Amino acid sequence: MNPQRRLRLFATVSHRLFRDGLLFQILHNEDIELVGESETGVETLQRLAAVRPGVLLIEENLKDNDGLTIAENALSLHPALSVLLISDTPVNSSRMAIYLESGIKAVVSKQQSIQELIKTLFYIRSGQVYLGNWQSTRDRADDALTAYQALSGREREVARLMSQRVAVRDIAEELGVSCKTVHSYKDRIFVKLGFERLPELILFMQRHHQRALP
Amino acid sequence: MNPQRRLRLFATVSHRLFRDGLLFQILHNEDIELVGESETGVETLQRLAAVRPGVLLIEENLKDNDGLTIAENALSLHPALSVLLISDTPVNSSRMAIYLESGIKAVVSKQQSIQELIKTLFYIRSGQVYLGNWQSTRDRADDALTAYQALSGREREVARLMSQRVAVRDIAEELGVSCKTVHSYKDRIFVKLGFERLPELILFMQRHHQRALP
DNA sequence: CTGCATTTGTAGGATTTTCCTACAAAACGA
DNA sequence: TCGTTTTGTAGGAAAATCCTACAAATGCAG
Repeated sequence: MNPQRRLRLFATVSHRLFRDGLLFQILHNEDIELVGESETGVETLQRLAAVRPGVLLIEENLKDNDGLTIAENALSLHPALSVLLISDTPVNSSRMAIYLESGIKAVVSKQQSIQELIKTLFYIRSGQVYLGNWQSTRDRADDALTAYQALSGREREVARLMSQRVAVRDIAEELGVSCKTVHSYKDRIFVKLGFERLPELILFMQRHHQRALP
Repeated sequence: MNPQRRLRLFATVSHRLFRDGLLFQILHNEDIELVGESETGVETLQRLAAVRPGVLLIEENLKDNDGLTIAENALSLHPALSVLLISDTPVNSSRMAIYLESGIKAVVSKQQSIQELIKTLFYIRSGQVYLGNWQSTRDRADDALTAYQALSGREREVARLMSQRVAVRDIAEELGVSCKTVHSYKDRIFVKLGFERLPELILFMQRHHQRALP
């Protein structure tokens, strides 16, 4: 991606604690440039013109306003803006129709993963509408299970040890292979699961483990 | 920290999107072990006995229940548990008194930073009560400004370039110093600001810049 | 059931990053 | 003005990341 094509993001999320968590993850992505953030609808509208984002990520329920209303206002001023709305609950198709009507490009619910959110940001960045991933929580759990099953024996072993924060050199010793090999497993695991950093794997393994027990 | 002293964390946060964001950050910390998570109060109470966390991180407003009530229940069953409540709004001293009354060890608001939350987790992990950081948002903005001013000229330059994702070797070239030197600046910047990863710096610089303009 | 394609186990090399240490010159504080 | 910090600079060791490679095992299609 050349620098011109960097996704210019503006994020409107009420609570700093959560906004930071989201942004820290999002900003690991080199192709995303944060051009502004805000906690309220009014401030968002005020600042859009100055920073000219390509994508607006906005929570549905803001302290001062309805995110949808703000999005509509923003769109009337900046028609080229792609808006991704974060809704409190999963969307059904009739709600979705209303959203699309207002010019919103996609919706993610607060029950989805950050990875899905980021994927969606990219889908809509060039103005495409994105109606993806309305699967139920159950389906997503199955996805995770499937992903786990895609790991080979050795990979699972390494994933398990890594998620317990065993150091690479100790894993290598434990399995009787070289550190290089362990790194190779690590790379493959991360590619297969679409992860980039250890905490993602830890959380994944924790969840998988939890589901595997009962 | 020896493994025995790892902070065993259980996290109850309603929305996966935000829970993941928080946990990804929290789990960068080697001394924290996630032993369980949940979205609801009832499930939390059900699972505590099995996983025996040392610290319970719980949102005040859950879908099914009041986090405070759940915390009280949890504490009556597991008196050694340290509870950190995430409140929607900043706490004042009278609210704080009520919380302490129920045996909660600390409260953070959703306007605070993740770093403050993590610091608080450690403060309370051995059963200490923690009544810190009730500063207003304004004060915290000042903190950030002060932190920025603590950077030396060279450090600011490097911080600026890094936050624009300029590669270390290009920064080195730009400043006419060796990569090693740039790494040294990076290290110092991160130590001074208490950061661990680039996204934190990017967000910090973005905010600083924003504040610096008007 | 057999031959081609993919996955798995294994690891090396190049480059970068991290972590720690060092040290002289400048700035600061008492 | 003299000792203490801070700043600018960088080196070494160890680890991580990003590629590439390749033989053996597995799996699938005809």
